[in-house]
Amino acid sequence: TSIYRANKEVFGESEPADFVFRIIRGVVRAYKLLSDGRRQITAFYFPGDVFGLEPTDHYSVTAEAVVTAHVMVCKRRQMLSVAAQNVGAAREIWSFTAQSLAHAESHLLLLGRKTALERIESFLLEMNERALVSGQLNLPMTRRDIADYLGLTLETVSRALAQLEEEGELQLDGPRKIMLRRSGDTLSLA
Amino acid sequence: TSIYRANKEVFGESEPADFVFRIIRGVVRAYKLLSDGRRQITAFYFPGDVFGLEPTDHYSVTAEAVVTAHVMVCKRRQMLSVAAQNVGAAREIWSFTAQSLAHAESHLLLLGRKTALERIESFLLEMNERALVSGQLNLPMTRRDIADYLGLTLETVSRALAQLEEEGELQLDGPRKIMLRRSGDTLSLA
DNA sequence: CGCCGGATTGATCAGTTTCAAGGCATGTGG
DNA sequence: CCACATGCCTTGAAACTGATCAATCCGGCG
Repeated sequence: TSIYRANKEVFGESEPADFVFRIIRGVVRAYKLLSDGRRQITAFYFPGDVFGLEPTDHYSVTAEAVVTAHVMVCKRRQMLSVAAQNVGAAREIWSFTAQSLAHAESHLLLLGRKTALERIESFLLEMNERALVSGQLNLPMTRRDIADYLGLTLETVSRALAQLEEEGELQLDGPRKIMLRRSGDTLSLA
Repeated sequence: TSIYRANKEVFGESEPADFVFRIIRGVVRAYKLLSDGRRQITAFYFPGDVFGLEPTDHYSVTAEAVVTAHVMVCKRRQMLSVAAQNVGAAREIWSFTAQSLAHAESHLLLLGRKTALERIESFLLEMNERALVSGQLNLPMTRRDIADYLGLTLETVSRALAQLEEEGELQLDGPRKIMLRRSGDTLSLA
């Protein structure tokens, strides 16, 4: 296990995929870039999550710590040899990739078809499952990270949160702490 | 192997995932819906492509034929039992899922960060690899399908194609046949 | 204290959507 | 054989959502 401070790169897109990672503590983001710097975050990883798992020889995204992250590191070759002998392990590896795929597919729907407000609502519900600390949503990432995850600008994110607060859907306690009011009611998933 | 006529459903989202499919001829689309009917197509499948491969018990998307499609069908349980005994097969199954994931990640970047014109360009390059018939791009899907794949409206798709034609990037020969002029030049990937 | 990154808020701008009309091909029934 | 309906596509004009540009605020820290 190794430690990455905030904004330190864990691995870069198209680097040789020699290791697989599992989060112990902290949060990691994975993203892709366009040549002019536009960024799309494909996922945030929380404690327990596995990332960097590739059947090909190169990573398909860049991974960076959002906040100080403790990460379990495993040699890819070692993991593959275990999988070659253990059917259950092989199946588990496949499942991790399939979970990532399922998440990506839902996110395609969000990016392709939801409005700014709907994106924020979906995001809050997702984070509510993962970053809940003593009944309060504790966001580890900046507005820019949220924006790059949701395909918006940081201003739009800020405004949407302000609007939801005004409507009484949530309460902001500083920019990083949020209390949701009626999770799953008006904040509809679909 | 079985045959599906245009617009016939192969399987529905959240149905039990009892079968795995491989395209022999024709084209299939996979998509997700919002409750109000907004649709996001996650992928088009062409001859040789595998779809409906899930480690969970239910499909995560709906699949429909775009045009008459000949499809090889395989019982999921049978495939799993082969994979349980054959390491190579298990690895191949994992690879299919990982390929879908890689495609989805690229598409997240497209939906989250590219302009309408860039989306169309990326789409044409993608189709140029897959639907090329005698040096000419042969689109099997409607403008609405393209729009729902790219997170746009069909009008925007139509206008973007018209603009690219005006700029001499391509030549339309009816709405479904396209000749690209300088693939990979101005039509930049990144 | 003053700086700096992050966040909020306001005003304007622009790309895309929406609404609407018309064209073109195909197919069907009189 | 032609009239007409239908589905798909194109094109135009107006409306709107979210982006851009800009100013200010806030909290932590050197």
